[in-house]
Amino acid sequence: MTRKKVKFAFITNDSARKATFKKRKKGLMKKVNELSTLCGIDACAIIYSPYEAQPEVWPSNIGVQSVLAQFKRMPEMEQSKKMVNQESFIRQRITKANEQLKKQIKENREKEMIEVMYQCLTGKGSITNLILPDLNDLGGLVDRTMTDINRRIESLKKTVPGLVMHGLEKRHAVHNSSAMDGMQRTQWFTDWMTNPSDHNLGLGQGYEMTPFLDNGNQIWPHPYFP
Amino acid sequence: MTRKKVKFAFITNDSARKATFKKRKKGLMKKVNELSTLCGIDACAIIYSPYEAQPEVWPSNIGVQSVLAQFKRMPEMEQSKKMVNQESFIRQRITKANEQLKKQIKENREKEMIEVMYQCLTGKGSITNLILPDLNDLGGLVDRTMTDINRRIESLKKTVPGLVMHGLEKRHAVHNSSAMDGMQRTQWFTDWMTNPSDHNLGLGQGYEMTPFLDNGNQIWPHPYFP
DNA sequence: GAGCCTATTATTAGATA
DNA sequence: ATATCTAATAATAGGCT
Repeated sequence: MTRKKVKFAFITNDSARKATFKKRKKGLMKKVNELSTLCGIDACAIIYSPYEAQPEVWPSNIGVQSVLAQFKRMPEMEQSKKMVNQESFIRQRITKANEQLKKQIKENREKEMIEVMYQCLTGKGSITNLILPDLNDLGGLVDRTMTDINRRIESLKKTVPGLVMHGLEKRHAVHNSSAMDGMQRTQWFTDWMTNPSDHNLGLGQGYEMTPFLDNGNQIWPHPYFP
Repeated sequence: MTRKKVKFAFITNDSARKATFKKRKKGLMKKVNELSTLCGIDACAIIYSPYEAQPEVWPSNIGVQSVLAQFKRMPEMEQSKKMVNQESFIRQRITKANEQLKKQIKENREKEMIEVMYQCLTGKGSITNLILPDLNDLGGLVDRTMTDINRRIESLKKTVPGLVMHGLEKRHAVHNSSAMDGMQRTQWFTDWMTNPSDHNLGLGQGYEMTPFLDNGNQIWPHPYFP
């Protein structure tokens, strides 16, 4: 059984789309019901589909009417203040995804450098093979490691006053983690790290706002796109 | 860490309620967005809360207005045809739950009887300790087991023509699984099995429609109950 | 197509920072 | 309050009947 994650795009297969619609509509209704009851708030959902002539609403005709009346009563400006539209919604999600990507890259980089450090320490690798950005990041890692070690040494000295440490005197970091080091880092990496969205993930290219089919084809205009 | 399943009732703790509201509102919006995109249908959600002066809507002011216009345009009768209200929604869920309960009881009963059967076969128990309904169900189980065994014997005879089976001739069931047996079963069990809702799970007692707090207290009228 | 199953993925309650 | 983490619950895609 191969159950791949569904692509977030209009489902092209008719029967699959209908099946998904029924399942998800049911799930959605349940969610609205739960939100309303658990948190004691007013909410309604209205769904139009080609499968039913009538719209399907929750929690009830009257409930919806009352919520709608409240909504219509507000001035236009007020109405749109808290509005979440398709674009800002997706934009938010992309921003979030980018932040997570950035974090992940940072973590991966750290792990990579730790690997390199151990390879050097065990004689399986040499820094002579490294390019500048790698040396930079490795330097930062070594600094932090050394700081940790020094902290540990001081802590041990205090905790065990009579402790004698041969060859474990406080070391000095080979690099300084000052602002200058940051400026020396090669441009490409810092660029990418600080602004990955400028490269190829931003909204600017009109990619994310374009509706796609799950078979990868792009359609325009999307039949149901608002 | 003990994470119990949340009771489906108004959350009394203010901060917990607000936290849940924010999380679930976000989740709900995502669901609406997904339903709309995946299935290519029009849907909107409107949420009023004490935390925001403005209602929060999806997918957008205009999107909602257009869906509302469609909805308002229909005659009252048409509007309510596909309406899902609080009562019918919960009623449906209870029916479903009862069906699953019934199935579960049946399964448990089967397992229990299997246990009894093995205890008897291994000499750790005796049918002399059993009451009538147990004997009835055990009889049914033995019948089915014997049928299975006979089927297996026939199958083996066909597959391995020369096979000699000592003491494995086809047996006869000690009970018959005819309609008469069913009628002999004691009344309480069949009653419970066929109509559990008549006993204590139906809507009739006004239990399910009454709003409760998650601390178990009943409140009336519920401040936000429609 | 409607329902059931279940491997997977998604959501989220509660804890913590 | 806000964010993050994770164990646990819930939703559901794809198969099957």
